[in-house]
Amino acid sequence: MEHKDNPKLYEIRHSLAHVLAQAVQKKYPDVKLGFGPPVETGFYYDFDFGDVQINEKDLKDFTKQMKKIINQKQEFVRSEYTADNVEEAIADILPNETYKHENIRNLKERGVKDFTFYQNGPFIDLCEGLHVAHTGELPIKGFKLDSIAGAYWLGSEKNKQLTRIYGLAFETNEELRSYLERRQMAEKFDHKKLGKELGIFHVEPDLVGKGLILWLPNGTVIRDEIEKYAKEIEFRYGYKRVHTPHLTKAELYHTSQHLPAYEESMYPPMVLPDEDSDTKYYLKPMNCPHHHLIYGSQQHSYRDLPMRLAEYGTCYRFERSGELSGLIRVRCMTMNDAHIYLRLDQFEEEFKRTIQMYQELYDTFKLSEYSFRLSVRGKENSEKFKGDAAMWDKAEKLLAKVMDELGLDYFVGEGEGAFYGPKIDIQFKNLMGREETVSTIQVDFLSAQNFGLTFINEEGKEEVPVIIHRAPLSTHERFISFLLEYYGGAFPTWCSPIQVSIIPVAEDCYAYADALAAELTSDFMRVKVDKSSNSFNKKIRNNTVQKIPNMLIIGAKEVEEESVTLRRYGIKEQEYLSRADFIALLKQEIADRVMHREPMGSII
RNA sequence: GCCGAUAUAGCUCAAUUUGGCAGAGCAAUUGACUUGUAAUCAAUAGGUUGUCAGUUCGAUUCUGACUAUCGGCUCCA
Repeated sequence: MEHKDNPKLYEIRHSLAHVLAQAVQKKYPDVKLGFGPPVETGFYYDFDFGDVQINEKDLKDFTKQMKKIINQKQEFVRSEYTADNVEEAIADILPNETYKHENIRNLKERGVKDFTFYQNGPFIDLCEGLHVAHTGELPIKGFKLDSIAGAYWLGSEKNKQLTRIYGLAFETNEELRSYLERRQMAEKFDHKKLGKELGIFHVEPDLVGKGLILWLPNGTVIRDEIEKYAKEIEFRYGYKRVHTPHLTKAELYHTSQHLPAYEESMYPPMVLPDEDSDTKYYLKPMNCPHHHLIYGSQQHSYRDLPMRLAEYGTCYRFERSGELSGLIRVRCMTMNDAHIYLRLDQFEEEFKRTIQMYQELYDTFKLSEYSFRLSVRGKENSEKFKGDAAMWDKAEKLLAKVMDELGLDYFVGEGEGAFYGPKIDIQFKNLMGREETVSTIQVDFLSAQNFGLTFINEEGKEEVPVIIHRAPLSTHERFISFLLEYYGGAFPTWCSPIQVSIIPVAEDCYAYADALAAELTSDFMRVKVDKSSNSFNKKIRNNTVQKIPNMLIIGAKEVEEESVTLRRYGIKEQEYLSRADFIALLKQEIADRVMHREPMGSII
């Protein structure tokens, strides 16, 4: 969070971080301080507790102490130093705060000239501010220490891991309570919970493995419908479909430079013993190298470009155990992948077409809350990014230019690029507020070189194509996790596992209901007749809880008049229409992929 | 992988504080009821309390290790 967003709240959160640090110091005087900034929902402070282990019981003690400090109305006093005298000052004021010392050195290296300290009560911290006037201004019922987590110093795994204490903080108790309520609500619509309730997916860690999803019949319907839609739209946009194996020899990934760069994200190889040397096979972590070989298998004229190769390709990545999360991060994923091989002068137009296709897809799914991230090289660990600097400059500028021309707002994500080039990532937030990349478009000047890919230009000479990697619908796994949450499990008719549930009022309506079901089935609609011995009310309830988009009530009247009463999920008004009209209506609705309800979006 | 929390029936949760035969609702099964817009009644079944050790006459409860899940860090679609 930044000061300009909401100065008062920023100061409250920032000051609470200092109060937390003071409370922690009171109980553990030897603790060393890291950073303690305000964030989206409150604040955190990083501590080095040495050998002491902190648990949630400590949070209660810290909270009590924080309240005491607030009641003491300690004044925040600012003192200023320059780059010349700050190190002397801190050696005197905070002799043991080694992380603060390191921070000052880093800031000076970056050219920072002015340094400030803030003191309240016995606590003093290097900090640029700003703060409330005194601790009495802090909302004693507006904050709550939330959780403990490990966090690496300066965000690097190579550094020591500090203990981070997260606090929630708002201006009033009402706002805090409302946030907690929203969080509870979000838990209700968590895709893992809905996935279980609606029979979408299942995981069997002991027998299959963690992060390896078993898709149940209902979930598979959703996957298949999305895939069918993707194939239609890609057909219209001129894509050709390909299929590639899940396994490949190690040599492919030497050519592509995945090895050794990407090796730690890959499953270890299968080794086939051979007389001279062993042959190693890897499960593919990406589809691109295979597609490049397909492009390279034939000679191409400049007239053939852009060439668009698409595959819903299944990939395997050995994500570290702590990184796995429901369907959002898995170890086996099926990607809405395609690679576009084109001439540089075609880039702008093709990029625009691609964005246009993304928007068409998002409109269908009614996804509107996302942001574009231009993901570029990072200054740090530059060894991660392959290829020369000139190439990266060119690619990064090209993406920025096209985004500007399209008038699309974006923010820059340093160090977020792929190893072979920069990309536009499309970021969504899940219900719990966690941001994830869903779609991506990447520019790649490197792979065509690595694979020796060419086309013959107007002058009859070989030229190297540019490659766009794109995945608008992400992976089935991640995309469906977002749909589940955004829709609260209630899918539109076209991709709903069961599209129509027929509820006969009495047994003498069964024949009509069965005939209707048979007719719908012959039109490829997914339909069931609820013949359970439940009461009518219970049937309504069961089918509603299962979030079935269309319920048909069939009683004596409907049988007699060859009609149906349509009750749609989440819509109060029922429709009474003829059987023929209903079938026509629903067929059209499915064909057009109509969505009646607005998705929730992120609620935190 | 690291930090913290959690693990009881298919699901949601009790009991364990002080070690002594593990309990409810929903779901399931069976029977009765055939119902006009969100829970009909009754009966039955369902558990090596995540796994493996240790302490103990006795462990679901105490100790330790492991595994998995959740929230973070790092990594990423």
